[in-house]
Amino acid sequence: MATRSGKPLLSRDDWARAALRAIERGGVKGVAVDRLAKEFETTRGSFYWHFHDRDDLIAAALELWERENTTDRLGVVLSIDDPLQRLKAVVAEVYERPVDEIEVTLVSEAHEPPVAAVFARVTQARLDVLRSTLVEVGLPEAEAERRAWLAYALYLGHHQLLRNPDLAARGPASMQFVIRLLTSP
Amino acid sequence: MATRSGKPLLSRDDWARAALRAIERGGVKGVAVDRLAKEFETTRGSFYWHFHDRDDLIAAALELWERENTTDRLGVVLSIDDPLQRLKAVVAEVYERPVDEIEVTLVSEAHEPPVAAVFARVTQARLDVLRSTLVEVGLPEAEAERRAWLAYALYLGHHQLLRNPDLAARGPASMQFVIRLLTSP
DNA sequence: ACCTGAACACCGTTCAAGT
DNA sequence: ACCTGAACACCGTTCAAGT
Repeated sequence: MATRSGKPLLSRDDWARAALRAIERGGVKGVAVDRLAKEFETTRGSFYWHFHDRDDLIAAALELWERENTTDRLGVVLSIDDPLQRLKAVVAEVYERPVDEIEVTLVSEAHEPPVAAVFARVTQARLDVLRSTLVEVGLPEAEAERRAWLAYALYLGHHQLLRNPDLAARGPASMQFVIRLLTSP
Repeated sequence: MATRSGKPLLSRDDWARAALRAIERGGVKGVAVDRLAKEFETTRGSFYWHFHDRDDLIAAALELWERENTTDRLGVVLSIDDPLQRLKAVVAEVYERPVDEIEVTLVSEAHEPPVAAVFARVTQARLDVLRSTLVEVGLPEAEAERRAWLAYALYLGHHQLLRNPDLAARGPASMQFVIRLLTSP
């Protein structure tokens, strides 16, 4: 019953994983249904049995990353008991971790329609971790929320500046400064 | 000698202005040589007499904006004598000004190759204004540079968060807080 | 259930040929 | 100097037809 003589049938997941690799290499704009179909030695038409359109594919790819990546990473950080240590770990993640290519896409192409939803969910989760940690450190709820937003905006802008070679030379702001900013009364 | 019977000859500038309007409406990805040619009732081929390629067109469009916009705006701010007042004016520009569509493109598509150069120049100019103002306010040079970077990263991230409807609800950080952050000893 | 093949529209780029 | 027209490649999307 397989029409792909000799080749295995393709699932939605196969396409999504191939798209995720394409995003890794060239961002969202590097995802071309046509090229993926050629790689699979199949037709573009067959793609449209599995997905409604290209945006659908990109969303599926990023959700794959979201499931396998974000939740796990946050879990590790959350397992730290002392809230101040946890806060330092969060900030260190941002300033020291070698940068994940998908993360870069998520930040720098966050405005692309198929990326926006995943970006929002990941960001909400991270803001929540920041806020609750700041509350444990001793800040009132409202102030914690405000500083979490501040810290996350800082993270986003920091990485955007660093991505531009002409600007990277002027940065970055030191990590200690950010910690002080977050925890000062 | 005009081959465009009845129609005026097109200049590089005509194309660049049309492209700038297209960016205003739909960002960099909204610029299509094909569509512009149709609007001008000419052929795509004629476009390539004026420009090397599409990126060339986009760069020209943004440079138009850069000349007519950035330098002027910075000039107004720089004319304020008192450095603390000037600093407040700069921050107010960011947090209160109705958002210019081209500015949004500059920030959210800063990583697109034809945008990167303009983004870098505009950012350098703004960082310089911030730093020199902070020095006048009384900070040492190195600390001023660090805080200028911090403030600008904050600006970029702030706007990126605000652009996402799901996230806009949680912000924004108050302007007073940022001023305090910049000027505290 | 899953795929093929052909069609259509849209777009970037090149280039010989026109005026 | 500036433009036309045709060609080519690449891509997204649809859909009737196949197995």
